[in-house]
Amino acid sequence: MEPALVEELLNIGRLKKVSEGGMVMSPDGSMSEMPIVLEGLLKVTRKDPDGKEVFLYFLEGGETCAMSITCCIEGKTSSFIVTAEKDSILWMVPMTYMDRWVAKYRSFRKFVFGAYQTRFDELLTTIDSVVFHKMDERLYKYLLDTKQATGSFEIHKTHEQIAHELNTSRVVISRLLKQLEREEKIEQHRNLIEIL
Amino acid sequence: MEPALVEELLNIGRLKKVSEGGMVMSPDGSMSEMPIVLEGLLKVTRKDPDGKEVFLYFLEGGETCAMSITCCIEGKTSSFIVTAEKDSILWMVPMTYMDRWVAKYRSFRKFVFGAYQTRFDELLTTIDSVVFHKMDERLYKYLLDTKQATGSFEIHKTHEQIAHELNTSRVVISRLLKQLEREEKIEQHRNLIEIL
DNA sequence: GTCAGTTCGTAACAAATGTTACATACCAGC
DNA sequence: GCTGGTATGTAACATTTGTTACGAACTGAC
Repeated sequence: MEPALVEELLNIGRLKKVSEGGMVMSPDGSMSEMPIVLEGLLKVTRKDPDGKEVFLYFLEGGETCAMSITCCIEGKTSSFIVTAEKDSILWMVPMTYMDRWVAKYRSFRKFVFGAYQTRFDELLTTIDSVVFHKMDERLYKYLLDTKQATGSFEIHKTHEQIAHELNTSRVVISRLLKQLEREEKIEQHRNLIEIL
Repeated sequence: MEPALVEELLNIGRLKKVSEGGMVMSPDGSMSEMPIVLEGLLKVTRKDPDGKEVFLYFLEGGETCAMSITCCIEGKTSSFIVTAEKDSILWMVPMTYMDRWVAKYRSFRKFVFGAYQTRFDELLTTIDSVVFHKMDERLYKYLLDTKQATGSFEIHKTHEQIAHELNTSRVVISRLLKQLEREEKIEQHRNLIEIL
């Protein structure tokens, strides 16, 4: 990035810490800042009017939430939720500078368009997963994604939580996890799934 | 739009006509131009390695394909297809000017970010449709979307074609269309569905 | 230790969707 | 008219997913 851009970013943004489980962006509250992930892990989820949810993707260090950009620009409140999957440190940049910086800095354009590209791809992958694959494959992909994002082979979640993120029921997840265990792709313990 | 931008657009772009059913963007061929729809209707579809498809959304007059932008910038070939749903007239703009114009023209930034916003919303709506709703509702939404985009109450498609766009089988669509007919939401004729 | 709350396993059943098979209707060309 | 190809209707069945119900195993507070 251009040194001038870095300086502006540092001068104008502010640090924000979110602890695990904390809300970064709620469905109704319109954001006026764009979050850049410095450390930790955020989770982006789609929410339905009657409380149902689907996991969309993770935001890792160095990434930003493309949706919050468009969301802020338009002033609309799209129905999705960003929460902290791990304790995270964010750099919050007021949206009012967006247009200015996009015009001024080539590297900022690259950053923003890159974010869009990545998010588009993730959404398309999500659609693939939901439309073309059955629940067992969707579940396994979810486990692998989580492993990838957290960098750990251990996933500390209950069947109920996973069911919620995939918009299905606990019983279904238990059934399929048992199957994955029989196929020796995972091992199960209480509140913990281990990827093999 | 700024007059200077309009002039550049007119000088640098070229006209392209596509007739109904024609391919605008194929999954492998990497695009070097960004298509702006002047007249007609384009259809954007996601394609799976083994030939399965899902309808994503339509592009109407004045709109552009956000995905082709990011796709070109990165030089990647995302797997989606753009075809002409009706005879269409496009204005093709070389991607090499993108960065320059985004930096230079405020209204171009608005245009591009607006395109992203709209497409993001459409993809999210698609995800909602697929994850939260059953096939009957998905089908009805598809019919209404098509009516909206074409501006006509008559949809000239076979059950087979619709099944393909929703990634299901002809028999399922026939079943559900019959149901919609009983509910007096549509009327059916050969190769033609009429929305009531 | 007991107890309440949570998590997980499993069975039995219901509903939605996918598959196969075949009959019927329609249309275009001859 | 007849004929072959296409589009639709419908039944019977398989598979996948969702639901309800209940028991067993674990956990933490007391």
